[in-house]
Amino acid sequence: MKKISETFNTIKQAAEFSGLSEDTIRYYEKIGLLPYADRKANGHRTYSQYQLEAMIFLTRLKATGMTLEEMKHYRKLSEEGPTAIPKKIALLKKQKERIQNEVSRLLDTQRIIDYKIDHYNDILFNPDIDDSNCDPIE
Amino acid sequence: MKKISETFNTIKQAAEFSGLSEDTIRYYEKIGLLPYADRKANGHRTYSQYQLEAMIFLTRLKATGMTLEEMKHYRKLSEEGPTAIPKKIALLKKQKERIQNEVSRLLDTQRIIDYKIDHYNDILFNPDIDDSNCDPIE
DNA sequence: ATACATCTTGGAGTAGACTCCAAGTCAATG
DNA sequence: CATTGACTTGGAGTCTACTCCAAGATGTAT
Repeated sequence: MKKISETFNTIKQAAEFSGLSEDTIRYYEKIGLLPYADRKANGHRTYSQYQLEAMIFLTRLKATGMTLEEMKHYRKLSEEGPTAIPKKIALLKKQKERIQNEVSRLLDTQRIIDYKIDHYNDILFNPDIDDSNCDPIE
Repeated sequence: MKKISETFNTIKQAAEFSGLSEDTIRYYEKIGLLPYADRKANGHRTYSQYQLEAMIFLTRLKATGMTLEEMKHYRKLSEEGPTAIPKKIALLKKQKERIQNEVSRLLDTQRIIDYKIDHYNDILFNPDIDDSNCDPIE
């Protein structure tokens, strides 16, 4: 039932695939955010498809505002095996909530921007309006 | 037609209202992101309601991922007066688009998290599943 | 008058997340 | 066999956005 990918990639390919830079990948390994990568005979890193997906997942978590420390914590739980699954679920739910808040805030801001755009358009097409003191960022 | 607020606030109150720290407010003034604040006779800064709103607007722009430099640029346009309004509209639209992308990405990530939560729940309530190699963040 | 709080200034220090570099290894190509 | 290119390492440097500090001025309460 195991599915282990047989294609192995260089750090360059990993960078291309994940969107991380080679330096960043090495850096993540250095700080323990990515596991120590297997090396070829000559010492070069190799990555399986499976590890590439882990990188993608990391970039996604990061995109939600998770810090590297938090991601490390998550990874640590993964190492604990199945007993840590409830903790991981809790963490994921917390993160989901954070994203929800973030989205709300963004939509909120978008509304404010819309309001401002409208407002500026009013000024442009209706030069009578004098509100030189109404725009809270002059 | 002008509406100028008559209540003036200390930096402490400005911090409370805006959510920025006092240090951050001074810092923003120092780098030219906030205009040089009026001082009382003793040199202490004062802020009108109107300036407080400007701070709130800044925090909102910041929350959308704008850098301080970009916000400075926006403020500079405001100083140019009405002729810069089209530029400001363009900037706001660009930022709105960025927010839209950000929201899409977040919702995307939320879906991935949901998928993962489901997946872990499956494992918890269905211990037969062996996927020790299927979770791309071991 | 003395203590305390609240502010001022310039400048130094910090945290997080990279990003770059020098010196070296190894494999393939001309 | 010399060069080129892709990689390795440890460590230093950079950027952003704060955050903290020391020394000093002023205002208010006891």
